[in-house]
Amino acid sequence: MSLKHAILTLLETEEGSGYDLLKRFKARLGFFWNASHQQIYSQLKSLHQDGLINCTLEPQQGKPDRKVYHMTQAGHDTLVQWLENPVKVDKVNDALLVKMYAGHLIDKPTMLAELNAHRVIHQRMLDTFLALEQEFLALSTSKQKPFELPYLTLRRGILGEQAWLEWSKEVERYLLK
Amino acid sequence: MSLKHAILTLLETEEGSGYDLLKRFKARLGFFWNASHQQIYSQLKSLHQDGLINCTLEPQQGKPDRKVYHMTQAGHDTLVQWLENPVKVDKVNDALLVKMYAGHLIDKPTMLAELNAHRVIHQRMLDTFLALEQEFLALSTSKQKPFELPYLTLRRGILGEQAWLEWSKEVERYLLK
DNA sequence: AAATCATATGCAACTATTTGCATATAAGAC
DNA sequence: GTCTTATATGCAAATAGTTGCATATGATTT
Repeated sequence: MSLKHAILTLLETEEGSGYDLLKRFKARLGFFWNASHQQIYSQLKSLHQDGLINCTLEPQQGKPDRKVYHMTQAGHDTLVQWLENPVKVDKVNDALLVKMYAGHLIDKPTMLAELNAHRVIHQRMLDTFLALEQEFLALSTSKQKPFELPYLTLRRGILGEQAWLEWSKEVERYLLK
Repeated sequence: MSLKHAILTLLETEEGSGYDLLKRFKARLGFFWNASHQQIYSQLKSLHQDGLINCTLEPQQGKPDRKVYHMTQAGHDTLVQWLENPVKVDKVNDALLVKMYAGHLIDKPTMLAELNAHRVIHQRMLDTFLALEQEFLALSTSKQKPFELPYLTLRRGILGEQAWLEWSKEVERYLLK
């Protein structure tokens, strides 16, 4: 499983509560790993039970206590071990393509409408990524250093979305033909 | 769920056994939907229970009976209804990118080795797709017609793999720097 | 005043997928 | 002769992820 390892990765550099991690997930890993708050909370519980993370309670007034998690040595070791062993190639299960494959069963306008809905989402993601890229590129070379690896993952997002949008243009050309 | 709909799509044009569907899956939907034989058999069972497909037994000698499934009207209706309603944008959960994000914890040669292992797989997939594309393009325009939609899904595979490989070159340039 | 959003956590039920096991034959490779 | 591949099916257990529900407060928006 990688959700646990993704959480350990985020906790490696900075401790945090489930809610913190949820936000960090969206901001930092959101374009190549998706996790709901339910999943994050339940995985934190399981990581805690396995002794890979610690937990301290921070009482707050008016709100539920914050449970702040931090890495243990065992957690660190587990993460490094995972990093050193190969992972599988990402599996694709794309329902839109199943639909396109069966597209002869529906009319073109319906297909086009759905394609456009997806395009809006992909375009929005690309715009977000390009904005983040500009932020990175605006930094001085020395300030870029610590963000070079995250930047490479961002590049994956950019190239991936650009390829998707290019493909959608091809499809549109065909559907409008 | 879309595995059921993917199976219905394949049965829509041609009846088949679980084993047939497994092979068709790999050959036709394999680059945008992955399913194990266990999953296919259990989904066929469930589709049958729901009355979306029928089943006839074909006795064979020396081998287990083939269970040949075919579409029912209810199955067809369910498929069309699914096609007419929007699906969600494909979710990405890519462990390699989690790893790259945490790459400061391992050495570059380890990272490079894994990247190369992935590249071999992606390159092989691209080669397969390009060969399939050549087969399609070699057909006369009239013979291409019935395969135009599957061809578009193939194009998604090609553009996606090319983008992946392009990205991997960027990463390599960084890691060798 | 009411509605929504952000903070903060979690359970329960369901659906989806993976991993390991299990069986049985025939054909072809080494 | 043994090993692998292809044919043909499936169960069981575990892990992964989704959907719906539940609670409670403070701040901002309409």
